Amino acid sequence: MKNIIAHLDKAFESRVRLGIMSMLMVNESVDFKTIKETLDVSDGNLASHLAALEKKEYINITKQFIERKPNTSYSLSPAGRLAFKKHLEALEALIGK
Amino acid sequence: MKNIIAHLDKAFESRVRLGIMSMLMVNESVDFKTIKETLDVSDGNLASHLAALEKKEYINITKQFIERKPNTSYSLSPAGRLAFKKHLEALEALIGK
DNA sequence: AATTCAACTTTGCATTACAAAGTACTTTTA
DNA sequence: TAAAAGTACTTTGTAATGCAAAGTTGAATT
Repeated sequence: MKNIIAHLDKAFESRVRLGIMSMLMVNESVDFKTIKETLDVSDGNLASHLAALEKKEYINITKQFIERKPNTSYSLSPAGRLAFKKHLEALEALIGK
Repeated sequence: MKNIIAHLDKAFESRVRLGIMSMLMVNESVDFKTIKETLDVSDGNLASHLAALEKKEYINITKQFIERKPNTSYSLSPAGRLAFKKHLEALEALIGK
């Protein structure tokens, strides 16, 4: 039993980022407002977590207008999906044994 | 899909505390040195994480001498075991759906 | 022209994580 | 018996993080 937490990704330590990634795992894309309301966080806080995930290139951002209102939606990048899968596997390895 | 991260326990957000709790879930008791080496953290850092878990009354501490050396070992309190179980259930709910 | 809305960015503060150094107690070694 | 070593801390200091609140931007509505 050595180095059992080394494979946990620091990017997914926070509850908010865990929530974002989970939403994006099961939805092709989710918009800012939906994430904000689902996780019940302030918009500034959410923006900073999204920025952190974007910086790591774990998510893609699409800005457009829907019904003449700005709408920003997010989706997982392949790297993000992989990283999150690895993180979940590390979590399982940690607690399932 | 509402408030999906509300049931995650803040006490278990950090990798180190997640590691500590996991070790204690599968071992009746684990001593300081073993935790330190398994998680590869500095002793000061580990001590502070353990203190945080102790403050929440999630773990019990037993100090004794083994082979004439000081030995501090840790075990889960019932509350700690319950809280961690709830946390894991919340995690599963988050990612398994 | 003023207001509203979405999605930020900035600011500022409080908390946290961490390493490194220092401490206390005991045992071992010289 | 004095010095060194080992365990488990505690203290100190710093850098990173989390967060709310307020400010910003650009387009749409009134």
